[in-house]
Amino acid sequence: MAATRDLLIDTMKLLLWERGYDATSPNHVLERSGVGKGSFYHHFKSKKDLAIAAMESRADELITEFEMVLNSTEGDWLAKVSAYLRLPRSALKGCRMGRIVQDPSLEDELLKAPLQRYFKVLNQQLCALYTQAQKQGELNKNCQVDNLAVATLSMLQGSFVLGRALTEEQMVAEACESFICLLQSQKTVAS
Amino acid sequence: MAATRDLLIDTMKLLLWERGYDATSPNHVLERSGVGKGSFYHHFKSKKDLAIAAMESRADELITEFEMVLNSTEGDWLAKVSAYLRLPRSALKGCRMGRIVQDPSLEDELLKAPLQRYFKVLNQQLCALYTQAQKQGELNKNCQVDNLAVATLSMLQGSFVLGRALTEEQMVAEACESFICLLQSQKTVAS
DNA sequence: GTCTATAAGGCGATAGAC
DNA sequence: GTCTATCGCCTTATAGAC
Repeated sequence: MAATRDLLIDTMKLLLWERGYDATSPNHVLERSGVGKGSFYHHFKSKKDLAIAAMESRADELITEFEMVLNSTEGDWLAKVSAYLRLPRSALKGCRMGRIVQDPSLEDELLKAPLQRYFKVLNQQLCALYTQAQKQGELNKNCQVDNLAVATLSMLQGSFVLGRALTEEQMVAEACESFICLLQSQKTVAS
Repeated sequence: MAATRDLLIDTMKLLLWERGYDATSPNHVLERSGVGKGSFYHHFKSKKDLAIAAMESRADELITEFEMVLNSTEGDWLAKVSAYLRLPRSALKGCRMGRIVQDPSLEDELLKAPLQRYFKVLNQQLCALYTQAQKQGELNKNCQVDNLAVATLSMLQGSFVLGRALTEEQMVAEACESFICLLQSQKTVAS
């Protein structure tokens, strides 16, 4: 049915990952997808309109991935978080969502909404995980769980920044392993 | 002497911080500085040329700031790192260097060089600090100091990403406090 | 739904006068 | 050193035929 529309969305998702929002033009999307200009503006009223659809789709995809990993990993809170942090990632390609956050156009509330939703959901789920672990006596009582959640997500996002700046594909993995090691020191045994 | 040249560099530093590289046009620099187009291309042969000069200046400035804080802070390694992480920062404005790393043009080696130098220097100094602390028995022997250094810088950079995505000015401070708390658990007492 | 032609405006840069 | 005028190219669309 909506084959062309979906093709445009998928192509935009790819280009947002590769080049961000501001540097991606409708023409880029047309070249990459093979769709014509007339079709583009038939299905979407603007570049921004398509980008929002693409970002919503990407947010859904990444949130699902996140939840799948947390739910399917056997073990305690640390095993779950470690499994998420250890998912294969390319430092040079960057985070499929976080990559575009600095584009000037992202100050637009409509464009920022999917990004905001993505990080909000991940943060809430991490908070929930840490909170429950703390209740069960498996996580140090002195930890502020909400701050620990933002620190976790920040470390992951920032490792993409360093990886790109230093052109080091292994940066994400290295930073994550170190952080997992730090988390380990917060593990406690239920009494 | 080089008043106009310096004015252009300072203006570019400001605009790189506000809008990044790709989204900043020579015209923006001219409007903001009051300098004319003729002067611009007299002092610099291209936008890229000016941007490199601006980024080198910014790198020097931030490296100096970093070293000053580490050297002037009394106490052990944790006190020094904490003092750096607690410097006043605006999550919404972003890191004055890290902010531009995702711009597509930054794949250009010449443009990336100052950014690369900046993170390389900070990383090395942090490594040196952690290494010495470990030798003196003040930091957990199990810590991989080089990974801990990149994790530290990653967490700081990523907190800007989350702060901008969630429009939360306090994000940097929250993530940093949590990370400092994690670092504290790695503190050991010299025997 | 998709095509091609066209538009107004910004981009990075250059030319040549003063 | 600084000014204004101009350039060719790219951008984000819109118009109107098929």
